[in-house]
Amino acid sequence: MTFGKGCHLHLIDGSAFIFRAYHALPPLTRKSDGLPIGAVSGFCNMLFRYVSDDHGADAPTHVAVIFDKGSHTFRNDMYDLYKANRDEMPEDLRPQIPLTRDATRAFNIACEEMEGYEADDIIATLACQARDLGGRVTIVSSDKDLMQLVGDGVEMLDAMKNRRIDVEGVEEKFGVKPDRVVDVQALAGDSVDNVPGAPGIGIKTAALLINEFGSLEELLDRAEEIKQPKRRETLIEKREQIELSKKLVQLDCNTPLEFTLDDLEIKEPDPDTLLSFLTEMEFRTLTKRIADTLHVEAPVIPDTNPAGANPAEEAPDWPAIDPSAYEHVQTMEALQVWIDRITARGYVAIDTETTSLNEMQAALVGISLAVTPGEACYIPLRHTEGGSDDLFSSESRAEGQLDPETVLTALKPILEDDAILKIGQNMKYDAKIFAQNGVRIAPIDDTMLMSYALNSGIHNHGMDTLSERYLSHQPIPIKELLGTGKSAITFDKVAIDKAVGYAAEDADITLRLWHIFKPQLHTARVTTVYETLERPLVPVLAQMERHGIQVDRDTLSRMSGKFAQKMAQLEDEIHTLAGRKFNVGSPKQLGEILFDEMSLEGGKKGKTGAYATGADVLEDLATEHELPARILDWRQLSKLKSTYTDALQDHIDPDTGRVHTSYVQTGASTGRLASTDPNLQNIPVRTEEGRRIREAFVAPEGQTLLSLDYSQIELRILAHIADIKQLKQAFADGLDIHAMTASEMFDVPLDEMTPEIRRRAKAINFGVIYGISGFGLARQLRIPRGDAQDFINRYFERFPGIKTYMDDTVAFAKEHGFVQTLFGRKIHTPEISAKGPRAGFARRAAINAPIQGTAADIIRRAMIRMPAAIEGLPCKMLLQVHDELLFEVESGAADKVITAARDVMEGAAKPAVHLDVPLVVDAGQGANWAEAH
DNA sequence: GCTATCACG
DNA sequence: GACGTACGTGATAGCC
Repeated sequence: MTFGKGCHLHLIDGSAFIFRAYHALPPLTRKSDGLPIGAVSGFCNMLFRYVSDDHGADAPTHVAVIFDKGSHTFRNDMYDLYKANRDEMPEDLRPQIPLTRDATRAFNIACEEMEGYEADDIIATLACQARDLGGRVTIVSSDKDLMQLVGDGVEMLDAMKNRRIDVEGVEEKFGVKPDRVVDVQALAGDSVDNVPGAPGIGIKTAALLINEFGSLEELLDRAEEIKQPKRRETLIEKREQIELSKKLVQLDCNTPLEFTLDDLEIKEPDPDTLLSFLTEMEFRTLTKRIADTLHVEAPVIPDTNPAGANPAEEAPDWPAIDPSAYEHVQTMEALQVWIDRITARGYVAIDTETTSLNEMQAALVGISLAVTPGEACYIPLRHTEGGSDDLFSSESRAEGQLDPETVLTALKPILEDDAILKIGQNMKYDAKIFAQNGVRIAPIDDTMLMSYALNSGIHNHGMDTLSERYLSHQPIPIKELLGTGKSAITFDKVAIDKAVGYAAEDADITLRLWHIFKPQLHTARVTTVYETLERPLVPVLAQMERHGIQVDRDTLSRMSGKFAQKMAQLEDEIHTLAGRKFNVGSPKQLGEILFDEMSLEGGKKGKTGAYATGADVLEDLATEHELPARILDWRQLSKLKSTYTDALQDHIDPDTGRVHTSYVQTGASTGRLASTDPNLQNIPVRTEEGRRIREAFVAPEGQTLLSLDYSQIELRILAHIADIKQLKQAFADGLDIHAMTASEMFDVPLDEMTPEIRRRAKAINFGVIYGISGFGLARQLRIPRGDAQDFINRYFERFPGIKTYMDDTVAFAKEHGFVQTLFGRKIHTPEISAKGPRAGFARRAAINAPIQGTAADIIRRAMIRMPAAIEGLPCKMLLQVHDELLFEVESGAADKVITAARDVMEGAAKPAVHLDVPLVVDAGQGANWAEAH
């Protein structure tokens, strides 16, 4: 087939694949001889995924992987500093480079490189040729240097985000059409490639200039016309450097290639060649997977090092995951066989299927079990059939099911047996379902929590993520069974034969993950974190969620009514002020009114091209005009109504009359909990109007709500970790910490302290916890940036331990790839050595994580100990809000509970950690949350 | 499904 | 006048 119209060439940027694979994976080595092969393994996985992906209308007819060769190219002859600031290639990556070529050839994909040219030039040449012949081109890369090629049938594909980049995408990035991208790059330069560009000009400014003058050449010729003196001088003086920069970024479409497009036609891989390469690399999982895909038998890879288990090694030698191999249990005899196997084994992976994600509403539909990888079963209990779409047709119980009560009675002894470990993924869910069926499941292990203890900050911990990452297997998507949107069905309507494969697969996957994670907990030294901070929290949270909190619907409904009235009034005022009607809730329309129609100052467009109309912007405008102030009022009411007084009513459970939130234990990388459906950790409190929403959270008749919260816990932890003498003393003396800071910084005696000075010190105290910057503090305090920087400098002078802590923490993160809390929780910081603005984010997150995380660990310890501490008292723990615990108690016992709970909370760090500062807990009580807080 | 906005600690 | 910037979350509305 000759390349031409109708053909579609895919060009894969090989180096990008390699580096992504290298950084995404732990340093795997080949078992037999220790050869580093992590990057090759990742590369093969990515390549395999890419070729087996259904690209739909963008499917390739021709494909090639393009690599860089050598480090000296014709660009170095023009400019010897080109790419001079690149880091050396990591030691363990270098030997893997030739193997990635072998891998590409093993997949029977064309693999091209050329001495003296960069991969980008080969890509450019091929793209030009293909385009000139009327074909389409997809460049698989997100490298901005390649964006100049886009257009005329050439597009890019960011394989990571699975996003295609077309002409518009390029314009978004560079502010100009692709054919002017090199002009912009020539001006802006590139610190990564060490392209000098024009000093002081970045992409934004460059795009502005190029769009004004049409081209770089025109701009340089007419540089005298530029108004800004500095910019004008730069362009005149640095002309040569800019022209050189353009040559450096301009890709060469005339690379002398020794092959033609026709050589790149897609070919099927030869199973023998491919499998022998994979076998040689000892990729057990991938070999099996690819053998399956090619419908040939997988070669056996000898286990050459059975004793010295390599924890980072790939999945062990298990049978492939095969949903059709699982057992459908439909007799008591068959169930008994499973019960016997479980009892003999001492552990079982378990998963429940239900009618709803909301555990309070969910009915148990079936149970799956696994004891050995590859062997799992599903016990359907409440599947229905018939029914269809007709409202009146009757649904009946499906065939092939055991009686739910009988099965639960048979399984209960196992589920509650202290000697049998129950393994699940997100066991809190299953524990709640079983609790509803009168079963108290224990003891447990939870693969989601293991993953969280091991890898917080690296990836999320859902089953799909874990399965793909650690088993290279994509589980059956639930939507294949249930459908999506309005037509989605519940699990009880799924045909049993389909349900078996899906449900048992989950148990199988969970069991495999458990086998992988269990030894890793020890080698990563997070067993204690998992066993003392994660696992024991599961039953505590399950209890709190099941109990819920009473919310008064009438109170909310009355508030909604009032808010609606006020909003209508405000809307009229706003329309009058604006001179026309518009949707007040649309930031886009509002921006146009404020900045285009009314021509107010300070309109700034964001990356989407819309004006920013956030509260900070509107507050600044409010001094000039009344409209922004009314908008702010309206927004506040709208938020309160839609998110709280309206939505909360929908969350009141019809059976219990209470609101049952769900805590996500693995939601926040720092160890904090997250609360969803509804989020009860962001109920308003800062404004008077908002705070009244808390009046709807009430105690039942004869009971009282108690709120206990840690006072300044993060600052106390900072004082301890950074070892700040003055702060520790102030906490020991029970002083006003912000006033103390202010006094120390601004040399004002405590008795002469003004609220303004104290306010500034408070902002700095919080800023420090967040990894302060002059810019951030300036914005917070609305003071000039220089002044803010002066404050910070003075703070560091007075409390030198803070600076040391920050520097040490960042250095630790750079060395180890994670930071730690006082209790050993690891928070990984994969971006810490990134380039550009991301580095700043990662740096601040690394500084904040040990502080926020230690506070999170402390309140978790308190929560875990709380049930025993309040046992026998007529009281329930209801909610956690990061540094606050909310209880419901029979009114007479309130003081007793406060004493008991406060003891637990104030002593929660001990005995594992002895803090140099006291932990202090404030308590309040009342008929509702507003009063208690 | 993404973005802007805003609620909390 | 290079860039973008305080940390961690979740829910809602508008808009494509």
